[in-house]
Amino acid sequence: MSPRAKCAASTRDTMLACARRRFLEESYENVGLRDIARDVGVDVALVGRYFGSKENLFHEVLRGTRCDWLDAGIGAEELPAFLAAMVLRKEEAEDREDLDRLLIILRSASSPKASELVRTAFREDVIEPVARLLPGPDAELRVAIAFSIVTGTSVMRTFMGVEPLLGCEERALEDKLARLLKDALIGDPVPTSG
Amino acid sequence: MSPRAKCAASTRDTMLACARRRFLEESYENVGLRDIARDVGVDVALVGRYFGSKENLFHEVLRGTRCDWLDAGIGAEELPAFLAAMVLRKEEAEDREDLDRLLIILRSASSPKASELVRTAFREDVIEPVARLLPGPDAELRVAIAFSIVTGTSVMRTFMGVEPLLGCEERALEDKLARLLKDALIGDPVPTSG
DNA sequence: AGGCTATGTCAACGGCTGTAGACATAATTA
DNA sequence: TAATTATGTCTACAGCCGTTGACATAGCCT
Repeated sequence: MSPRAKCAASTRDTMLACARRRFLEESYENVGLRDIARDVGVDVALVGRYFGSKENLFHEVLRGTRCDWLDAGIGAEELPAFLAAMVLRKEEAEDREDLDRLLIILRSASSPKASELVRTAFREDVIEPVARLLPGPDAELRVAIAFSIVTGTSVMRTFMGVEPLLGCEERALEDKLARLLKDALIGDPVPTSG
Repeated sequence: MSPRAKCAASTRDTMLACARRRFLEESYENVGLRDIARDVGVDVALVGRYFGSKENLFHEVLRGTRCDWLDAGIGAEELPAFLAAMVLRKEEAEDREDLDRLLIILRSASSPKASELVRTAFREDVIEPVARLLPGPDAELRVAIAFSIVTGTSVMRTFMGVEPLLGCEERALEDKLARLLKDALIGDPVPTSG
């Protein structure tokens, strides 16, 4: 409790924060432990010692902040607009954490060492909690389709920098996304238009 | 013209094919030149010699097969159903090439060395040709939104292995995707529901 | 003060990567 | 047959990576 000149828990938290920022901008392989250590101002060996392995550090980053879909008290009705706003979040948005975790997951989706972790994180932290907000037996399928839209738009904007999605009128894009998400989440699962 | 016992152009093509298959399943960094060389049954130095650098090999893989959106004679009306079918392609589909190129692009979207290449490839090979099939001034924006759906669904299915998207009734998913894509491509850009 | 523990640094290892140059062999050509 | 070119192999080099063990220093406790 009495704070040492340098508190281990504090630097460990700093490591987690810096690692989080790195994993948000680069994929698992492209983030080096030396990069994180340099951000913290510390030797590489220390991060290795505190977290055992890079894989475990990534695991703790993923599990660090829990999702608060349910804490926010979102209902099925508000979900489309909420997700659309999350995708187009301005900086300093209060739901930054949720999109950040999704982006971290997506960044390392193709990393063999991390693929197992990101898959379960996505399922347990995103699909299942959100599906619990929806009625119906195929809630998970509809949520998966909705998050395909969220994921795709985020990838296009953040990773690929597709210009028409970045430079367009944000309000129009947000409305369009909300409409698509509403159709994905609430619309009939099978059109049967014939 | 007279074929040597071992034709250089032939092995070069084999290298391209093997590289293509590798880049389809792993990201840029996770594909080693030695992996490709082993697939071909050849030494690493040879692929280095034929293609100069790994980055150039990746470039040639991306530019290898041109997209044939226009050759297929797809019209704006058929585009939603066509894209939905492409996402859910069965093996041996004839439009395998187009989805493959998209998946290669997405695999390496977060690879610093390849990000520049994949961005321009996505813009020039996907967004722009498809946008040319659509009327209206904001065609590129609508195409970008539509390909957010295509991209997201492909990432969910191929990279993340999200189960409800893989094990569900394919016909229902295809119809739902087609409906979403139609709304994204042809629906009003701005709802203005008030 | 003296011992002890927490906190962190330093040096190095083995492994893998892309790349480059020297070398070997087979096929063509003069 | 002799020379030359095409095709491919072998060796090796820096560089980065995650990981490990030995060492240093500062703070706490008795």
